Amino acid sequence: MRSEPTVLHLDLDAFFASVEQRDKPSLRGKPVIVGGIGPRGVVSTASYEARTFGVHSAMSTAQARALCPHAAFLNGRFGAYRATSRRVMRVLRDLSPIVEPLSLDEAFVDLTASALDDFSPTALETAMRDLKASVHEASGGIAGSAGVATSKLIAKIASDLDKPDGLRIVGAGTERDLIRPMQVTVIPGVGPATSERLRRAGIHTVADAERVTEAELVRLLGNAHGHSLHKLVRADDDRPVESQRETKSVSVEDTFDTDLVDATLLRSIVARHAAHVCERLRAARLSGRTVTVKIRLYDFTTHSRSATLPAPTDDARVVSRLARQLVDDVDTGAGVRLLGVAVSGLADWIQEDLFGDDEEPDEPPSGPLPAVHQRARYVPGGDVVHRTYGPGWVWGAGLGRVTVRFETAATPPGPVRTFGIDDPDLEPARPEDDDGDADDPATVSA
DNA sequence: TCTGGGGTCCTAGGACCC
DNA sequence: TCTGGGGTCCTAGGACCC
Repeated sequence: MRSEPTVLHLDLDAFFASVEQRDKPSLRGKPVIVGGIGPRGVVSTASYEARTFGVHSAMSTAQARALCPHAAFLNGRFGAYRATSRRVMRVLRDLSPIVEPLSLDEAFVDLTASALDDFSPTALETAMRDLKASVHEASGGIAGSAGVATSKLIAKIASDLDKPDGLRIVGAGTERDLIRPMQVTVIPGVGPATSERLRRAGIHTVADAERVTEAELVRLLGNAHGHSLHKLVRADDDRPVESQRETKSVSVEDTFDTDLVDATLLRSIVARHAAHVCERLRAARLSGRTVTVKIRLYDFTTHSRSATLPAPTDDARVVSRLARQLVDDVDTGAGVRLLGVAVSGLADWIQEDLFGDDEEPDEPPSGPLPAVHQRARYVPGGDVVHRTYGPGWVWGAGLGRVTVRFETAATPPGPVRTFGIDDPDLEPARPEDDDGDADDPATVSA
């Protein structure tokens, strides 16, 4: 750990839900739940208004509906989240070149590489208030919580303490007193399985864990985890902020509304996933050697099968063919709940094709997927534009109709109108400066 | 009220090699 | 005759994070 608080952790508050409230004025101050809308969906983010009702991330959407039936349930608009995230990360990079994003809504910043040279509490407080104001402005009004401390561990814990719109600076030397009374689960990496093992050993708090020898922690949790926990509960953390982290794998997976048994359909979905993964590999100028399929069966048992090619590829035909063989290795007769395709063992170069590319169209491209497995034209929360009414968002869709609310971040709450699903005056819209790939590969729930 | 999607890292066993 | 030891790669599964 450092001798001064020079590590910043910034976490945008209820990020996905906040972006929705920014762009949908009628939802400001109301419970908003972003996540899977289908029968097997889970909550990605709940707005603070929804959290009041006990709704939280990772809860099934069905349970969230039971707790908060009047909330707005929206599919994610990842294009909008990515665009907003990029603007926030730019603000952080203006502060310091060493920024390590952890996800769209979180990043570490190494302040020793910034223009700041006074790390006293008052100086930091001023600098962080300025930063939060810049983030708020760049993001179109989204609040973030900041933690500043002598290590990543403590900065991350600190950013959580005053949420939302929080700011916490933890002075050098006070770290251990801060975390000692907390539950061990505050330590990142201590999840349900680990905390259960610790609990059975009588370890509940950080202070409890501090009293256990390193050898005992290793015995309980294994080598890597034991050693690291022994250090972390002492606030002993030297991990550097790393701005250049390489992608290790690219994957696409999909949970179906109902279990799939049709082998032909499974093969088509494997092909589609393979194509999607390869598209993303090419966009990132990557290729990979190892193809992995993930299969979750009807009973939630999950299997993976992988195989490694002699050379990296980004060719959908190659990935697709191999992925199909791997799927054939698993007995899927009783029903498949989830199917995924991943490529790992990535290289930032592509093997020259020694034999030219113009042979073997391979297997015939699989036909169009049944309607239930195609991407819906209109999903709740999605952006649309109408020829005469202008931009709006999908309030609800079904039974051949779409209901749209016409409002944007820059308008007051707007009116609601309903259209036929094939109305030629209405079409889906792409938000702002998104250059990423399509939003959630959601399936229609018939 | 049954449990998402995109990732990362770790473990353990076997193959293979020197 | 009684079987080394270590390193690396690959595979399957699991824990965890947001």
